[in-house]
Amino acid sequence: MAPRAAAKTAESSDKVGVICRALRRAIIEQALEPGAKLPEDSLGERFGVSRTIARHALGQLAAEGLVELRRNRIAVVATPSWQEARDAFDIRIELERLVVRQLAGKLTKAQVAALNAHVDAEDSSRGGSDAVSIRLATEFHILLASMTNSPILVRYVSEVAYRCCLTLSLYSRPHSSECGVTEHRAIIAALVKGDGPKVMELMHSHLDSVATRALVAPTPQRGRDLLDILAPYAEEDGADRVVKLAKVVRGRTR
Amino acid sequence: MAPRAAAKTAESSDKVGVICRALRRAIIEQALEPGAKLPEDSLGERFGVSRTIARHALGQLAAEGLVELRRNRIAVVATPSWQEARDAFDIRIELERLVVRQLAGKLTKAQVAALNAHVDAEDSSRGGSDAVSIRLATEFHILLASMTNSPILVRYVSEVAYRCCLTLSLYSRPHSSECGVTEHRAIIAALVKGDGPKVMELMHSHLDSVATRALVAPTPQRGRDLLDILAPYAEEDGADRVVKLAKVVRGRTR
DNA sequence: GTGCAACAAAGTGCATGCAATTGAGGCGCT
DNA sequence: AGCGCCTCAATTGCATGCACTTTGTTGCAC
Repeated sequence: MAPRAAAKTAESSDKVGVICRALRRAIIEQALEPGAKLPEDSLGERFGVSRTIARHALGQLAAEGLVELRRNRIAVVATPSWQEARDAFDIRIELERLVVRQLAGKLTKAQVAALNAHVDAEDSSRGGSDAVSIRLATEFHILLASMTNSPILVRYVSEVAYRCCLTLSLYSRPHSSECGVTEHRAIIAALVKGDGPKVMELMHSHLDSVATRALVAPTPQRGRDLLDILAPYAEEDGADRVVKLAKVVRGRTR
Repeated sequence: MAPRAAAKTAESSDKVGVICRALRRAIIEQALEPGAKLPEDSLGERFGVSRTIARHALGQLAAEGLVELRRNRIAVVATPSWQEARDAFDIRIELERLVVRQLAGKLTKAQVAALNAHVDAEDSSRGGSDAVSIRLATEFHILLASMTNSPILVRYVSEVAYRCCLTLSLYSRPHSSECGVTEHRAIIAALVKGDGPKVMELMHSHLDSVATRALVAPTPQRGRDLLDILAPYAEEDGADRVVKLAKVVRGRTR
């Protein structure tokens, strides 16, 4: 994979791209938890650029759904609702089914080798931190997508995979061995064999199991997103009452 | 459709959002053809903002794949390759199948009414310009997606639909009645009936027919993208020769 | 007439500055 | 102590300015 299609669509001038990539990694490795503040100045200072650039990067990340931009407020790492998490996984399943459908029986030797190497890396990182293994598992799926040679598909799969990663860090507590490495191997095997329907089914059940294993129940109460929990009560008679409520909650959670 | 989820993820501060929406519309209505230049100054002047904002808007649009950003060069409306167009349609088919799967049998009276109203509007615009009917057809699909209440799905369907619109303006010459209104009506009927598999099949064939009807053959020669046509010849002994060629072509086409 | 090189115009890349808005701490009042 | 208010620091929103890159053009040599 030559670094040819480097910065084609977005991530224009590199500086922005560097910041985007760095933040993405930090987010999916949970170095930045959902809700973490991302002030433009700090970012700029940290990466040696001006606020303008940091701002631009935040804009891109917001377009990808990884950060949330609120007018006149500090940007934060996105905090998707449980429903959004489930939606993201549903979309991801469809997209990745498409990926493996296109790929079944069409992988070159080199591609298979690359995939195996990646899974090996996943295997050998089992002792390491959860963060790294989650990232590697996600990157396996992105690597797969990149083999379709469809930039659009790669972009969508990447985005939605990152989003799922993010939600995993929110809604799954004891996330040991999220993404079964054995399932990855099975997928590779089926791809090589060229059994399209089989590999689509494999991918489907793989992702679905990750989703259902991780996204345990709608979490009726359980700390954190009190604001989101209260959101449904907002609809009835105007927002002001909820704003007040929100203030109270805010004060209590801190 | 209450304007509730106005500017949540991106399109932050409105001014940027306004420009984005305006440009999107201009692009899908083919007021701006693929390859059209989008200088930051002109945009800023036209919309009464500074280059900074125009630039930001271009960044967002680039992230959506509607415009192409090249370092130190004027941004242009994207010119997707034929393959990219086909890829976009493939993705779109999967996403919209998901949409109707989620929607089958779950539409409220009001939603059905809204859909019918929209299709009526499509019908009554048959005499008008192609641009408007193409836009309306696209918006039907987006309207459908928005009824899933899944912001992520809405975003992806919108994006990919816009992209498809863009490619339609590139690769389909005599585009009369692209998106069969009768097919839209059939989809609504099947949705109301709650026949999931049926409506998925309908949507699939609907989009597929649009794609195959529009994306006629890989267009071996046929004007326009001379540079892209020449691209394959570049690989052999370095880029410089092609750069020269490009210059020649450039000079001749103008 | 053709090719080439230097120049001028236009446009982007980025930083900085100023106005506007928000959140928080401090203050007095009850 | 608890509650509300007010002021101020922190932070974003946006425009402008300067440096650098690209592009089109003019002039010169062959």
